[in-house]
Amino acid sequence: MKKLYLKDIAQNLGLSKTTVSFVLNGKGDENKININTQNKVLEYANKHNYKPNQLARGLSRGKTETIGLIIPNISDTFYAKIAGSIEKRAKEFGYTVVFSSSNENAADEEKLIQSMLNRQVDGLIIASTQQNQKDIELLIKMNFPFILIDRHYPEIETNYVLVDNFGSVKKATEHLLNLGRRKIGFISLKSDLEALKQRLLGYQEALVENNIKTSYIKELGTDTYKEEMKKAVSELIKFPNTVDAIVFSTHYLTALGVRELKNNNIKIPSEVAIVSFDELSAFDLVDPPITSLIQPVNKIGDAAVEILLKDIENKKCSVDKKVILETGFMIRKSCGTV
Amino acid sequence: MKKLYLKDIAQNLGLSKTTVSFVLNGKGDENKININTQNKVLEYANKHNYKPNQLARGLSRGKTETIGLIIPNISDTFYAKIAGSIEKRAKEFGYTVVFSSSNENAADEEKLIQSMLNRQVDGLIIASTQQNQKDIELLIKMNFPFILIDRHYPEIETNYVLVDNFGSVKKATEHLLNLGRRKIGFISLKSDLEALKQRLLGYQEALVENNIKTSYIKELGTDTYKEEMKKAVSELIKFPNTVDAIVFSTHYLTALGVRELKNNNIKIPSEVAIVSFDELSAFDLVDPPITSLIQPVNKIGDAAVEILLKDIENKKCSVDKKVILETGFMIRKSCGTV
DNA sequence: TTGAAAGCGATACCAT
DNA sequence: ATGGTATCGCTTTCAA
Repeated sequence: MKKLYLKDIAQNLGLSKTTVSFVLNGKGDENKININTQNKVLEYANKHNYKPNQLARGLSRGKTETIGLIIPNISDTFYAKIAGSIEKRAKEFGYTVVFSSSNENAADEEKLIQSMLNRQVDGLIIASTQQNQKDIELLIKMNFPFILIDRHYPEIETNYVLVDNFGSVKKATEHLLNLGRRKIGFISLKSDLEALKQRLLGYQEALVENNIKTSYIKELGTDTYKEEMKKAVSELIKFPNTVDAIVFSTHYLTALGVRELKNNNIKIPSEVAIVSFDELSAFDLVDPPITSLIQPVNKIGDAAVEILLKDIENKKCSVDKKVILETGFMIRKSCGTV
Repeated sequence: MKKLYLKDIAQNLGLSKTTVSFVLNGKGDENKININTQNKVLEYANKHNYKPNQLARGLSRGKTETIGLIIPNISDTFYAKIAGSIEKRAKEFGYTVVFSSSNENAADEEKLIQSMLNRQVDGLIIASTQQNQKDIELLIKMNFPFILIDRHYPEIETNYVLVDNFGSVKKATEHLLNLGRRKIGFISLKSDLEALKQRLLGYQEALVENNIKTSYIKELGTDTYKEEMKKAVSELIKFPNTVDAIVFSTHYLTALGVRELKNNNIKIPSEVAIVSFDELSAFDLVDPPITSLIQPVNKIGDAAVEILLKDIENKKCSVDKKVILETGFMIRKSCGTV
């Protein structure tokens, strides 16, 4: 059973490619193709399991029913979950997802955007490095459908789906304050990512509103945070800083930090309470279970796909769809109780 | 700056598409294109940032430099890591990865394989549901390059990259035996997956070799394991079964099981020791840290890509490349000490 | 050295 | 109602 082409169906049925194409694309009635002819074609195609070459189809139609997803790293559980939810939602609409990781590298991201465009994806979902302003602006200029997720460019008007970074960290910090903690540390990354900036601001705002004058902020290098965590933690737990709580700005920082606290025999939460922005699957099993802000991954994916597909449908790139989602707050033992 | 096509370059430079195409594909010398002409073309293309339409290119060449990856679920950390390593390695060879999740559904998987073929991927990497024998056989018959990972079909001769499921669980069980445990339970899924069968066999073999007559096996339903875990654990810890150790066959079963053990106030490892096949990122932080068999995700991805690309290069589907990798064994407190 | 033209496999406009 | 044919953008054979 060799590969069957549209041409073959037409020949074998004594019809033209046009007719067959119409029928197979559900445009039979629209083009007044005889119902018998239609059935004949459908039956034949079905029986021989005909499947159109999507390359040819895409080239001809200028549409591929594919969306490109660019994320920093598919191995990160957060992005993996996002990818999963995007794929699921996209599939419901008959779209395929092509993904690529930028590894937080702006140059890579630029190449990926280009590559996706050359592969004629119909639209892009990007969790950007936030260092490619010109490429994003170019997409807008090209009127190419896309939407940013997780990270956005504050200076450019674009569609995006984010979480309320500021509000959720503020909420988490307030929670610690309400539990009587007064010397709260914040461990994050030295980064220009707006999301991380907002998390820091949320932390600071909570302190200010509660008249806490002293903050304990550690911002680690994005490439060197593994090594720097040791020092950061030890500085935060040593007199005169000795914090009584730490807010971590990402799940992997939390994991590293908790490891380090344990190495230092710090008791959680009695000596230092912990709150994590985002979580890992086993955070509820950790000793003690870690209070975490939970990202609404499914909602992020769903919203992104829905907005993007609407743009694709309208063959344009809108920039006025902005979604900011609330995070969940899973209170566990790591932040102690009153 | 509107979209630039090959035709435009040719026209603007007063050359033919052929010449330009040759040069841009690095076949200038081979086709004896004047070096000046070559430079002119290269320069022009570069300056105007020309990028070929990959759809047209693929259609014309019958090659897309794309590999399809079909996995059960991209949201699962294990597959996410695999995907990451495959993507990384593929990228090094100039290949893009298209991925799709089958959700452990044979019908979905069949559709995905079809869909990938229609999209003209050059080859497939599949972590199969192991319920699509006929589709796999079809690929072989089509001489289409592909390789199985993580799961394989024992009855079909194919390329694959697996881990030593039997040996690693045997090793882990022996470890528990060496620590004096004698009533060791095994919690897995009711499944036809060869990998899971092998893990069970490894467990049983360790018992047999050590003259342990009684095994405690719980196989939960693949769709209902969340609910069934409660019962399984309670049965294993109740007289007269009261096990002193449990081996879990997947990371998520471990997480669930440990939660359940904690709910029942079982002390780990003093009352029940734990070993997990595969791990979650925070297993080292759990109370107690969980001894785990570590899957060599990077090696799996690397091997799969390398073997596949060789087949793609040779335009054929080989079936004699079989790689079985050893798992790591990270001994932590959950299995106790001598 | 270079160019013309025939594909690749579909879609869709314009006839009939 | 159906068919002929140009077209999508590129590769590649063959001729010049």
